[in-house]
Amino acid sequence: MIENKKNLRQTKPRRVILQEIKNLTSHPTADEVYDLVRKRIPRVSLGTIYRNLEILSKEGLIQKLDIGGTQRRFDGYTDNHYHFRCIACGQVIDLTTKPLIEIESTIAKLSPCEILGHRLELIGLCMTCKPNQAKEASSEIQMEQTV
Amino acid sequence: MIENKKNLRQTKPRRVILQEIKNLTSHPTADEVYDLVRKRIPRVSLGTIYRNLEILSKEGLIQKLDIGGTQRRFDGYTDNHYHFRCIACGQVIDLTTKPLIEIESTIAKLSPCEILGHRLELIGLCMTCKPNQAKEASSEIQMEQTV
DNA sequence: CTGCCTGCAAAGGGTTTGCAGAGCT
DNA sequence: AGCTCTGCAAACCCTTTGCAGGCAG
Repeated sequence: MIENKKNLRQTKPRRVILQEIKNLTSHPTADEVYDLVRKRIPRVSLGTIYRNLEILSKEGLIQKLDIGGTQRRFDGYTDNHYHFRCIACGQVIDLTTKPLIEIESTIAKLSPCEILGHRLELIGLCMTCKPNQAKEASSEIQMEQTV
Repeated sequence: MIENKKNLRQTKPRRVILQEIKNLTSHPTADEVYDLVRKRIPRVSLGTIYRNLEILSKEGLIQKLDIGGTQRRFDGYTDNHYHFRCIACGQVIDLTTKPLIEIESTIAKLSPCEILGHRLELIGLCMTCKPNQAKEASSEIQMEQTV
């Protein structure tokens, strides 16, 4: 990073936001974080949540996910990893598979672009939704046109 | 698809929207489509664009992309394929690599979820941006925390 | 004491929706 | 004629930002 102005202060909202995210294995949206933090700091504001999520992700302490869906999500687990998204309930689950580096070299051979990284998202039914929703889901995935 | 009520009418805005998208190799946002369509139908409204993009993608005539970035993008090319996104200029390029089906089976072995599909997005510098922006880009990709 | 950080509230960007009239079929 | 579709504008949702006071270093 070019500008590494580490004038970061250790404030209560910032500390609590980071703690809450690191405690989760899920991938909260900004207002899920807001709800959690508000339990401990009732007067915290949403703006502060957003500002700190931004700062923490720039510092590499959390990850800002660029995942399908309308709301941005964050992840306390900063190692590079893939995600699974359930089309029935919308939850996002970490996958433990280690990144498939060969994907990048495979594709680099065929493309004139310089490849610096990749994102892989698996889509399907989670264990909870699998039993009940097999039929509806297979039609949904067509409608969603997941690429 | 469950409800296949094909009461779709052939209206001028709908036809032009589809034509314009199919003419492009790029991946327009709703208001890029709006600008194109407005050249041919000056009084068309953005609401109509959105409504039709939704309908056309549900019909499988175009694809609604769930790609990183703030704006939704659409794609006239409905075969399953991957995308490359340039972190410098934001453009999205189709990749001709055929889908790596083995990804799903590799991961299915390690996960209890039922995998129905995957999305792969390669990230890096396009041919245009590669020469100029090599340095800034490598810092940006860290900040972006692309997963 | 400095200046980053906060709460509050308003503004912003993108997308969706309600309505009454227009246009397919 | 009947029902879908359209233009218009307002509503919505999520996120960002301006401001004045608060607090960490």
